[in-house]
Amino acid sequence: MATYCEILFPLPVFQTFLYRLPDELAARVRVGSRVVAPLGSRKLSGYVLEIKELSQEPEFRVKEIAACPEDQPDLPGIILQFALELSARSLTAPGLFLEMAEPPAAREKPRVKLAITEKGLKELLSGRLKGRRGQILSLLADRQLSPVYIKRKLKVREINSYLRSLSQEGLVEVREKAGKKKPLKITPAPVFRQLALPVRPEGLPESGHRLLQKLESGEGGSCLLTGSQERRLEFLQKIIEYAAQHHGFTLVLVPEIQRLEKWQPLLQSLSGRAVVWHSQLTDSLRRHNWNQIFSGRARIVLGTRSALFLPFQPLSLLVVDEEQDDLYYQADGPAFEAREAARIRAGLEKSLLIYTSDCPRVSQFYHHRQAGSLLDLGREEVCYRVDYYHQDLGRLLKKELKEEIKHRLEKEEQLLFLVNRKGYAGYLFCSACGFVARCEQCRIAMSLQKKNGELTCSYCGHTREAPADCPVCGGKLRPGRVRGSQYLREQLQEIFPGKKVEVLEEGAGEKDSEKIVRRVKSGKGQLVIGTEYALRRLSEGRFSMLFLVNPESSLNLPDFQAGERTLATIYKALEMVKNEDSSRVVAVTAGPEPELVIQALSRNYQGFWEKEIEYRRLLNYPPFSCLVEIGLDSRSLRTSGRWSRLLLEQLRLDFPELELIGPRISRKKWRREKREVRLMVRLPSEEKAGNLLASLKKFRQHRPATRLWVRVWP
DNA sequence: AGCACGCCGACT
DNA sequence: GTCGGCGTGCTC
Repeated sequence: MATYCEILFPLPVFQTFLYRLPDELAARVRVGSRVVAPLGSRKLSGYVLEIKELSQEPEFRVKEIAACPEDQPDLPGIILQFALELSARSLTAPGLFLEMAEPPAAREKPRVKLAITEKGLKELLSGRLKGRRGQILSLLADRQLSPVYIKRKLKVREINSYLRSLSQEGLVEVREKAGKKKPLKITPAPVFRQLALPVRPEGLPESGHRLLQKLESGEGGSCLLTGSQERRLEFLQKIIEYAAQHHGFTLVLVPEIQRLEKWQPLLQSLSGRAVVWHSQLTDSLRRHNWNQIFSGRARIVLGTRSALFLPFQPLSLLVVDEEQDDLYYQADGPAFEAREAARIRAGLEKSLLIYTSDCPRVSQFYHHRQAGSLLDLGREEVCYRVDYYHQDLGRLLKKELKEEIKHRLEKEEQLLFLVNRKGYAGYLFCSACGFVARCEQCRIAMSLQKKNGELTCSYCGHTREAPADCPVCGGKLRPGRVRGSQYLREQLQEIFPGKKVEVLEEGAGEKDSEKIVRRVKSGKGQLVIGTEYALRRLSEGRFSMLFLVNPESSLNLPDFQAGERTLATIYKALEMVKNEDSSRVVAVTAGPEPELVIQALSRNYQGFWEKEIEYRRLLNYPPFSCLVEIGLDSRSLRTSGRWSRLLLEQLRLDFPELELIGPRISRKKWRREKREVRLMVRLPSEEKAGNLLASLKKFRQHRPATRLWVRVWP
């Protein structure tokens, strides 16, 4: 009989590794402990998943755990379970999730610098070294460099093998610049005691009291909170302050760092007891906040999706704010859906889970309505006026609205023009036969760039030269009436000379964008053109006039979520408007405005939802079916193509009723790797998605080199 | 992931 | 010959 441990390493592999636990470590090592163990030729730290006795040695050679550094508390069992469950749902290796749960100190890697030795210098001067090894040495001739710099400079994939051989021969020296590694203060887990009878907050509606009862019962459960932003914030603040009195931890998730701004009042009113957590924290603040949380001094954490992995316990309240925001899906790095992860973590700890949004996803609304867990706080009437125009944008600005805009500019007011096209015109068409230039892949109209006469697909990013004549009838091609940011800028500059027109859109570079944002904040930028990207960067309630330029055009995207996405964009744009009588919203559409645009502008979510749910029922989209997107990528397109065919074969065998939709085109333009194949699959229900995941896991067993990911739309 | 190993084309 | 690039498979 000997004691063994199953270890999970932070690697993109799905297996655990078995090690013998030496007697001298037996007293210290527990499930969740961080241990160091030999793996191949390396020594890696991993986490203990299981400790067990085995009466006989396994068939493979088992190594021994090397050490158990006492530099961090054990990961709680719930975090281990969380990582495993999330891995099963996302097909991301569980160890990568555990890595996200590590305390700051474990993640700060020592900085390594390389220096040339005397011997290396001699060797370099002798001129005997050629190729990569010579290049590396001559780079190091006059200064010390980091391995990453050399790797980028020389564009090699695997730098370590060269460095190892060079350092073995004594030609270079590896100097570890040990950071000032202050060990983390490890404090015992906080105890939550009820000191006095909890005081219920005042002015809470009946539904709020029911939520508090749920919180007190400790049985968990979830709900969807809708209504205006102000009302939701006020409501949540009361619930959170109440929870902080005597319950465990509260975690409030926001979709992006920028969105923490509106929670500042809560942070201030709970000063010291609430901290923020996201990827942009400085090392020292990260350490400070971690210590605050783990000593129990701070019990409220406001953060982005990475905060879900903080290993504090018990989590009694979990809020997912702005649940409609797609940034909750993490596509790069370990891929996972944070809204689903929130459900998993809340389920494991029986915490109360509150999703909140002004314009929730259609499926989410449906599920909570069915479950009776919908909580609508309503909204105040808005003061501003909304008008619709159907004429040409240029004409509109030059004639009808010129005087009004001029007047507003004189009063130093700020105006925002929201466009959803970056180029000059939204499309190129033939006035004779009605032909429209479309993207071959996505089948949607491509927008025209005036500068270089190129057509760009705003959906997949594909670019090609614009044809001069109509390929169907040979007639002249003309720019269409859906206008882009280039066109608008030209017009505004012409009509209001001497006024600077700011354009805030993706792809301008972070420095320039930052400058524009600052100018707008200072009140200097008065005429602002922006795409959806601008809505994430600008702060709310600044503008006295908002132009929605062709908000209807995104409805044509080949995407079942086009409706709810368009609605969410308009809702967000409306938050930019100053809520005053003199404010005005202008919607400019190419034809008569679609019903959805009217519903969005009057914030008639109910009306939108009823229409949309009918449409989804008819076309059998979620929530009436479950869509699963499967991505496959590897280093070459040929291999991912071959594997995708193999995968499809297996899926057809396992699921005869399976319906293939697509292939779907990648919407993410920043997703550089083109060697990815995507499949979209329809299943009758979410339960079936579980079986599909099992089948995908089976597939991955014999193809571990491919990156496989899934995204489920219930 | 990182590392070893083996295959293959290019170049002293 | 042998150097370096790249694909493949393994790590208890």
